[in-house]
Amino acid sequence: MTTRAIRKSETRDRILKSAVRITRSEGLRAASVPRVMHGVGLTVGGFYAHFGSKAALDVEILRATLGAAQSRWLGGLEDSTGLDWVQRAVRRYLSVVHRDHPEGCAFPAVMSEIAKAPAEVRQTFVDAFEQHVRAFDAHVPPVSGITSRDRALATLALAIGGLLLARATSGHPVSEELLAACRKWALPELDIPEPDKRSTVR
Amino acid sequence: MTTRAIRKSETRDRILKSAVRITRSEGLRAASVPRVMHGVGLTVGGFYAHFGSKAALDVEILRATLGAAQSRWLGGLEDSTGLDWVQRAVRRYLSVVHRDHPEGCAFPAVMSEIAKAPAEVRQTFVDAFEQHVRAFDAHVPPVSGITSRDRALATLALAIGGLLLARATSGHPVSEELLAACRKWALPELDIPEPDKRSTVR
DNA sequence: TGTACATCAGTGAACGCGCGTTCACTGATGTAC
DNA sequence: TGTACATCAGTGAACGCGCGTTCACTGATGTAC
Repeated sequence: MTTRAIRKSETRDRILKSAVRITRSEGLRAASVPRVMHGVGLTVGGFYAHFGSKAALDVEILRATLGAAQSRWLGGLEDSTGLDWVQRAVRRYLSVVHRDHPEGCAFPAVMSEIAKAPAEVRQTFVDAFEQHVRAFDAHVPPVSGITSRDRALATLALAIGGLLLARATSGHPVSEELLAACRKWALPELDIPEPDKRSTVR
Repeated sequence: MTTRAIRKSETRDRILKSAVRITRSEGLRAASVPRVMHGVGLTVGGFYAHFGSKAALDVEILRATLGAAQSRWLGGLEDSTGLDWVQRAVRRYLSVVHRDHPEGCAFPAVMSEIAKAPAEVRQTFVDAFEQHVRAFDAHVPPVSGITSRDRALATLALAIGGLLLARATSGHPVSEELLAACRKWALPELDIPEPDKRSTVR
């Protein structure tokens, strides 16, 4: 690879990172070509030396930011397993800090935009979501009548829905209530007093 | 009220209804002034005889579509109470039919748009959400360690998050899985085999 | 090593589009006499 | 009841803005001799 080609691919990388940054907090629509390019100190025209179209960029953005491997949500949880892993992930996700820092996870931001996006964008989203489902499926314990996969799906829906609602109501007391309620509902076994303990305390 | 004033308020009503229709399936942003006015066979300019600005329309849209009283989700459930009420509401909301007919509930559609909206729009959203929380709070049974209000909050987050994810993944098998998993997780008591029954069957 | 040329990453103005908003206007309706 | 005038709901062209995309161009870098 020539020096020029290396530099070009580095620029491409910076453009993609700029796009990812904007998408995480404001969604795909907000990551417009002029804004993305301005974010790396370049002008609009240069964009098309690196990406075929805005739609092609959208696909790469999702691939880069929604993959379970890249997820900050699941990062640093390798030393945990089972319910402990889930608890740490949920606590981190449904926190006031995460609510106030939308640059964290891209799922909530792109949620509404995917349904009407081109097939390729939608497929990329589904793949990334499936990765997360499998990561949760590996740790979440099944409960009576509900498989671990079903619970993984519900936990993700609860986390994303709860965070979106908490952000929409941010500044009102119900926002914090929402976060706490969703954390509890995601992990009912942590709040159910263990029958043995109870009886020994008595 | 003069005949002219009556006719004017009727037109205003038609404009608002057109705006609500678009918002329910595509969000506030999609309900642009030209599209809304075209929806009632009028031209852009006339809009400002009825509403002060697009932001003022947004407030009225939310008031008109998100109030619990107007909710189709909760309509026709008056003859139910308690868990039965919740079950019917959740089944209706987290259904394939509702997934494929986004013109039903406006919450998922406007979810991402509220966080950065003007204060008045956000306040209207919070008020409408609180109405829904109270409606659920009145019916949802508390479970060990979780109040009925907390459960109401979590159920709404689960329903909205689940529907958004189901729509985003629509056309892939995981979409139906999501709906089923969220229905189950919202109503765990319906899937837990009753211990008495079990033992009698044995 | 020095020069002449080719490449091509990035520039910036332009295109048509839809947005929110303004404004001079039109013409049907309501009022005054 | 008939006429003259005032009102005002709605028209449609225009404004500046940001969007995605195109394209003739520039000028630094890489290559050939």
